[in-house]
Amino acid sequence: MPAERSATAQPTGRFQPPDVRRRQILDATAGLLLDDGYEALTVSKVAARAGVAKGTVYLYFDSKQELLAALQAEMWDRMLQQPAALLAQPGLTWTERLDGLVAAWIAAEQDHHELYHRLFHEPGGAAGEEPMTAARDLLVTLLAEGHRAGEFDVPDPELTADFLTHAYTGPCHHTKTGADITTAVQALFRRVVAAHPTGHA
Amino acid sequence: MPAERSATAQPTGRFQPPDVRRRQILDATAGLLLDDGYEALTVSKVAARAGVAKGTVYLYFDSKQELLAALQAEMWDRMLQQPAALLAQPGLTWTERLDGLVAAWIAAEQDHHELYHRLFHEPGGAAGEEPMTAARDLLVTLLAEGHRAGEFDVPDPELTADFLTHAYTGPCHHTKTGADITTAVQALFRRVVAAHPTGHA
Amino acid sequence: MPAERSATAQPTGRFQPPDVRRRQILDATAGLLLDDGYEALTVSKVAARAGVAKGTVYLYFDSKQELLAALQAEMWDRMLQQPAALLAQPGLTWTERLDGLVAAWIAAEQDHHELYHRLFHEPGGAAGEEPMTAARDLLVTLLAEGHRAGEFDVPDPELTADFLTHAYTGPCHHTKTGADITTAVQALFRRVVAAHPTGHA
Amino acid sequence: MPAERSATAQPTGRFQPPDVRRRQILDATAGLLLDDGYEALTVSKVAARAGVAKGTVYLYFDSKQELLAALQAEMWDRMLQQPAALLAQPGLTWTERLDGLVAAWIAAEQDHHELYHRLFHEPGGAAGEEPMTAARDLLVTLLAEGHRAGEFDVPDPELTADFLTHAYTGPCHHTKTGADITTAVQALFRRVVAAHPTGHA
DNA sequence: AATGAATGAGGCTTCATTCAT
DNA sequence: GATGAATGAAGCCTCATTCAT
Repeated sequence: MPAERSATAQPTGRFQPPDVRRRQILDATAGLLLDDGYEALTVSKVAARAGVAKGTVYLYFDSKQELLAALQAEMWDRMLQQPAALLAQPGLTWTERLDGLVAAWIAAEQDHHELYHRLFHEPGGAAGEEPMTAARDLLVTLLAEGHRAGEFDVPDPELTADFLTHAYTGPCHHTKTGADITTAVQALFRRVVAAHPTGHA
Repeated sequence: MPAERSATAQPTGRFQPPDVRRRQILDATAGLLLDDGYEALTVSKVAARAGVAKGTVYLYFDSKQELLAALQAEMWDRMLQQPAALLAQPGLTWTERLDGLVAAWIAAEQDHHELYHRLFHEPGGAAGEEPMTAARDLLVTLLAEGHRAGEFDVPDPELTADFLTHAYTGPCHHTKTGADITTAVQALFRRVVAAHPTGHA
Repeated sequence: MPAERSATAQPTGRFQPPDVRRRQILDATAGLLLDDGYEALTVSKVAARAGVAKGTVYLYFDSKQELLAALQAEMWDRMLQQPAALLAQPGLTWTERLDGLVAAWIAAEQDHHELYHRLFHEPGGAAGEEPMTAARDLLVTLLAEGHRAGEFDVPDPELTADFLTHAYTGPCHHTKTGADITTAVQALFRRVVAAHPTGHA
Repeated sequence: MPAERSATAQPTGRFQPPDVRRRQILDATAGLLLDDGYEALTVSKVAARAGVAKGTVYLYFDSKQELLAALQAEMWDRMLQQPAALLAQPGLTWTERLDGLVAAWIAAEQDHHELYHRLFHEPGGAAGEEPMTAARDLLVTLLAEGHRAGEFDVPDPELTADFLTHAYTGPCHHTKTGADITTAVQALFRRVVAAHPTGHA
């Protein structure tokens, strides 16, 4: 058996700098996850798809779990970077910041679509919860600040953040064309936090 | 190991009526899922916890997958029965119906807490998606009807249902005391569907 | 004898005289062997096909092996009875006796066709050899007597019997229509034992 | 490590060239088949006898069935090679060719004695029949050609081949000492095909 | 006599991980 | 650094057999 490189044939260099190798392995893992799902994932397949020997995988990751944890960490990083910048950026209304966060999350979700979903499996027990908490905390801050500024009406930022954090994933999963979900979801978010559902008069 | 009967000490009788045995096995499975998670679930453990021999499990379920599917089906049944009744019940405002559905879902969720979450794993491929769709469809109907009645303002019932279906699980997971989440989540749901973001006058 | 009513359907009397029950179980076993082969044979299936409970099988046979041994014994009995009679019957040439034996064996074989073949498995180690030896001994006697009478030329009756005992099964297996194999095989047998390979003189 | 290396102590090296490992496993299988029979054969025992871990067996054979199929294929190869050469070899009488074939088959049989018999079991359904057919076809050709050449008198080569193919195994099984069976069986074969046992006149 | 739920040893197979080269 | 043959624990499932009813 020569190797099972099918789709996405990796840049085959006999020796690669560590970064590249690591990337290849992570990409192979992500690809497999997307193609076949979590339960079907084996280290053998990862190695084959990455174009390396099985043992090599263990040169870069201590275990299968660590490999998955690393992939998960990467994903959350991507989901947190841009939104965190938005918070710090001055001169924006809180609503604009919220819209930006929604847009970023949906973009990340759409990029990795199923991958994110598949990683929701328990790749090491509670390990998976940690980065998600970071995302939630970001939103908690956003909501609390917006509330304090009088722009939002969010009596319980924590609960609301939990609510919204899960909410937006729903529409993401049920869409094929990455249409204009973003706008629609942003609208829903605004409804949830709106200061005066009421006009005034 | 003497046997691992821990929680819910099973009625120890050598022979049990089929219903009871089936229940014992399902309960054992649910308990294990809650305690140790999906990946750690083995038929051996299920048998031990149910107080039966391994082979007995296969007398009631054709395979591990069917066992999980049965558990899942039961869960979804519980989540759909009461809400479906609400829809049919006359003399209620749509908001009351929505509140009822939220209450029912949260109750179900709280009852089974993680179990629901754990079962979200792929216990038999896409089979698990089917009943979730049923839940969503129920909500879609509710939203669409409420909208047509002028009581809600939900331009896109499908998307909104997806949004809400996922949203309410967030607060559920992050709460230890089953406090008054229900009220809070109901309020959030109302905000999302509210006919007049505008007040009254 | 009703024998093989395929699915279920044995003469369903709730209580049957022991002989009948025994017959039902043996017939069910034979039928299953014919339909699905030796490896697929389970006591459960036997019971189901015989229309009795699993435990009942063990009332009539001490073990699966004994059940198979009994079936085998029956088969050999059928193959030995008529030929043994031929030997004793006076006023026949040895060639006629040989022809009769061939005809009887082929008939038995054709009746049970695969069954015989399937039972060739090791249903209890060397247990299966015993009755076959009886068949061989019969032929040995026939050949030796015919030789002594000058009608045959069989220097080594034992070896020749072994030879012929296996030989006739070949044509049996490779025939669909129970055509006139008998005549052809009888001719081959005669060639093997013929007193004067030489014609007449 | 208990290990059950008994007969034919395998070359103990942690790493072995693939050919050697494969051989070890096949030999272990053959040995076990001879010692304990088909039903008692387990992959565990094969591994133990071959001096490898259970998993290693699956590195060389995809399943137990494939392992047995491989062993069977090897056996038939050995039984067909030399006889096939005889057919092609010029300058031989057909009787000489027939004698050669008998000798080769008996030799193969004697080498592997029971192994051949044991493999006759259904190790993979009808797959096992295929190579046996090849042996038969070889003989059919031999008989037909000899008949056409006027050296044999074989009205029905197919039936006769079936007859002889099974016949020779009889004497093989019932002999401990590999005495001079060959000569005796060759003589029997000749009787069966003899053109004119007769002179004529 | 008959039942069939229950048992549990044991079979086949997978796969994360190691380690000698 | 890389390799991949080898390992062996552990999982799922089958089925001959038992025994309380």
